[in-house]
Amino acid sequence: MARAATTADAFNAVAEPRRREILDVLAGGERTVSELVELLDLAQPHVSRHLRVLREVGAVEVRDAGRQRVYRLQPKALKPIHDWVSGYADLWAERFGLLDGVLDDIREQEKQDGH
Amino acid sequence: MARAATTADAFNAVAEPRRREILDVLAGGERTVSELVELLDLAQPHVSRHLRVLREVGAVEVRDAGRQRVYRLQPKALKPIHDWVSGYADLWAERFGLLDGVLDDIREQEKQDGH
DNA sequence: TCTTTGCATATCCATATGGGTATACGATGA
DNA sequence: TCATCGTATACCCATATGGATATGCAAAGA
Repeated sequence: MARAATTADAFNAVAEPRRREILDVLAGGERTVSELVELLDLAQPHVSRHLRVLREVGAVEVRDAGRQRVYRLQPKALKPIHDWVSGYADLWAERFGLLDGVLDDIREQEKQDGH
Repeated sequence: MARAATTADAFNAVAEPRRREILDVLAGGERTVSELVELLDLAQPHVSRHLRVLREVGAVEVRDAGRQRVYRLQPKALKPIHDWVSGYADLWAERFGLLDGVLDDIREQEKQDGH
């Protein structure tokens, strides 16, 4: 149980940096597996497996093109993530207003200054 | 390597459903560990460990109160997630307009109808 | 000071998973 | 039909991690 029950959800799929990279590439347009392999500097089996995870959560879709398989993005699969995190965005952005942001920056600066 | 290198980032912290629950509770206000244990129906050591992960990515902060420890949310830690996913939100929401959403709904309906 | 309370940590176990490598399989072309 | 190409899958290994349980430790109270 390296991850609790719902291991096949969008949150988990996206927790893997490589898979975010794949999605980022696909955001620029459809790609074949071999193109992804080349772009990501990853072994082909690994790309295929990451693509499988992304398929299982609906974040990508496939289309056959001869012996190639063309993957494309299905961004709607990421909507649950967006919906969830947006509630928190309200907390840091709108609820406290600008002053709070300034204070946060100051605290951050102090932390970086070694205190 | 159950997860690639950057295992201690916000994306990973949030991939765990239990940890999202904890954050959701804390969004309602500060809580002690024992309060979280009670609310989440989780063993105390598990809550403590999840809190630790959340602390490591800066999503929560602690304050001592006698022998209790009060945790509070630090939503800014989730900003990287929000920033990343917002780019995709544009893809499904703004770029194609309303028509696309309608078409998607139709496709979805067809899929549910068994084709 | 001794006990209790509240929490963090250590340890054990089981499992999910990422990388590496080999291989199977379908489509295309000779 | 046979060889090759493009992908997917099967293994193997190492490791991260979640749950369970036991324990350590500091703070508060008797």
